[in-house]
Amino acid sequence: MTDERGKLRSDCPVNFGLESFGDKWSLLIIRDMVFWGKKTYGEFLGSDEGIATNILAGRLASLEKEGIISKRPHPADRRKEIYSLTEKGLELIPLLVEIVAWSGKLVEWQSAAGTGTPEQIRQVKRFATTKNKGKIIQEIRDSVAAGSYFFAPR
Amino acid sequence: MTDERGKLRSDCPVNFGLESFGDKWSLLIIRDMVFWGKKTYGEFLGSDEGIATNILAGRLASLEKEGIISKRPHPADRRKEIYSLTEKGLELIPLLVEIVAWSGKLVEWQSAAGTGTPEQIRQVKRFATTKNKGKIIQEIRDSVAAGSYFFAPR
DNA sequence: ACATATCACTTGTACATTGCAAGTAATCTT
DNA sequence: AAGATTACTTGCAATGTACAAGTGATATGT
Repeated sequence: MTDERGKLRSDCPVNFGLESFGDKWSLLIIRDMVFWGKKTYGEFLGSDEGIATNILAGRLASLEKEGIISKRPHPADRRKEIYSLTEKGLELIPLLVEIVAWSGKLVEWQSAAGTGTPEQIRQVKRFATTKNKGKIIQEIRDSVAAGSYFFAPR
Repeated sequence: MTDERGKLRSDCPVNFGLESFGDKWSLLIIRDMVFWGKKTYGEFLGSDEGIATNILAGRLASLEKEGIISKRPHPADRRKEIYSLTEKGLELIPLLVEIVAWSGKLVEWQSAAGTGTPEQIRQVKRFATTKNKGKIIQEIRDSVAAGSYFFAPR
């Protein structure tokens, strides 16, 4: 999966993207970094979807190999690594916004979305209805650069 | 995979989207419908990536169950089914455009993209550099509505 | 009309990936 | 120094994917 460079199934740009991040977990890890400001292995493990430890380690390694994320040692705790998005990874933000917007338009999602905070639900609806996604994307980029949680009350 | 409604891993809209179309093949089938005007099982089978017959049948069934595509009998040949995108499926076009744009920006893709026609490569670069994706999305929608091939020389 | 080809699948079986439980080495805390 | 925490790895069972070969319905060619 998300295999070694050099043996692509095809050179279609859609396929190229899917081979980079189109598995069950990669975009959820990126989501955690983008919207929740998560940065360490332990934080990723805590997500609602419950990723297994070996799968998480594998995905982090492959995202790093593809240049979507990078890691560096934690300055204060040498057991930890700090993962962050490269520019290539930050450029996936528009994609995440489109996925959120797509889901946000559907009644199927709306009826399942009981547990979000009001601010989260408000933002999802905003993503789904805005004319100008550029503004949203910039806000998210700023929030990531600040290392903070996107849904923080302003 | 792309499992039965009701047992979502979480109610996050990113996860919701990924559970609907986030497997290895669904978006490639949708790509074939959107950019290449493909409509039948046999046409999907012919794609460069080489999907297996049982996997294709399974994905078509699950996309249909999720309301992303629908099928109707071919009017002239009763062996065939005609698959088409529902409105919910058409709303995935912006997502495809973002994937193409992401890949199109990368030198890794550019160096692998030998086999495309000049028109295809021109469009990928356009997706990657445009300020106004809305215009592109509308053009694609029109091309799908016309049942035609998006990269046709104008 | 009959034989052959085509189409949209299904079935069987090998192979690969995923997921769970448990373990490990390094570092931190007390 | 002892125990806790962190980021992983390992082994194995369950699940999913891929290939090859079929099947039944419809179409085509003679």
